[in-house]
Amino acid sequence: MKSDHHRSPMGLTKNQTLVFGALSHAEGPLSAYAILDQLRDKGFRAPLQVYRALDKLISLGLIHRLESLNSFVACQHPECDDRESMVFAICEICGKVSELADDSLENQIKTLAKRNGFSMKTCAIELRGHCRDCRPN
Amino acid sequence: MKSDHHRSPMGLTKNQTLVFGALSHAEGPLSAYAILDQLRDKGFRAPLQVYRALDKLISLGLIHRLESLNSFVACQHPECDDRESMVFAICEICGKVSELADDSLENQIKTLAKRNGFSMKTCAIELRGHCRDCRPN
DNA sequence: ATGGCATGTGTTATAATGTAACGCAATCGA
DNA sequence: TCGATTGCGTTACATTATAACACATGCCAT
Ligand SMILES: [Zn+2]
Ligand SMILES: [Zn+2]
Ligand SMILES: [Zn+2]
Ligand SMILES: [Zn+2]
Repeated sequence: MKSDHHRSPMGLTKNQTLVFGALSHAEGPLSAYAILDQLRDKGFRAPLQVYRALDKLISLGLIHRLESLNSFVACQHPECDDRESMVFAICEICGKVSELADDSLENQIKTLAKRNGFSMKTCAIELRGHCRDCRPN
Repeated sequence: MKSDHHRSPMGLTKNQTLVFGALSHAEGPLSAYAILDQLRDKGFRAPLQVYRALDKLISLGLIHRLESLNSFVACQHPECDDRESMVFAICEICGKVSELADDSLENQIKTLAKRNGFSMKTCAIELRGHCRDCRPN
């Protein structure tokens, strides 16, 4: 019995585990091609190997895509698979990203959408500014 | 006196006027290359001619960039040059985009950021879902 | 006026990001 | 056991964005 398409502890396949590991240990967001380069010595050869793993990890809520950076981060919360609204604060100085959460904000946005006849499924919020460590003062 | 680098009514140059016109008359968002193709018979030859005009128009608040679509829309409000938070509702069926506005939402996000030690400069919010015309029912 | 600076332009080439399409293998459920 | 689903590996390609260089115009301070 060959163990379920080679799945490791969390139910991830080998490629998914490697990509998730790269993002989990990274200081900041990584582009797909940065991940590819990191994993070349693990046998990765083509962008699709990365993108397919990324798609799966996103659908599981284990990682998120930063639309304004074309890059990816590991989720910083225990459970994001049920959440509809993500909030990311991107520091324009050091590049670090923090994932914020606020349920009332999520509701307010959904209500704003509804008032405008729009039925919201998901929502991506990306802030730019300065993090605590990079304050001008 | 050669008229200020060939500027038209709004203070835009020829290229900026052409790009703004293409976005203003479009049904939905356009990619930079879609704009380039539309303007080939006006003398456009290279992506940089588009991207440079786009950069300027964005800095003037006349157009916005949709991060999750890698494309651009004309602003649907009279004045967006002072606004810090944009909200776009993107219909996943018909592709139409509406630009929403809510000052209290903007304040709430800024406050959420501040609570987390983040000093927010700008904010991009992009919703996915179904517009009024594309409701399943 | 003139020399420096900022802005806009045109061009070529290249970088960075993302997919299509094919074949194959393993698993799962009926 | 058969068909549907998911994952993998590969090649080639499509899309999005910039670097670098040369030139022109308008502005402004000396
Ligand atoms: Zn998360
Ligand atoms: Zn920082
Ligand atoms: Zn606007
Ligand atoms: Zn629609």
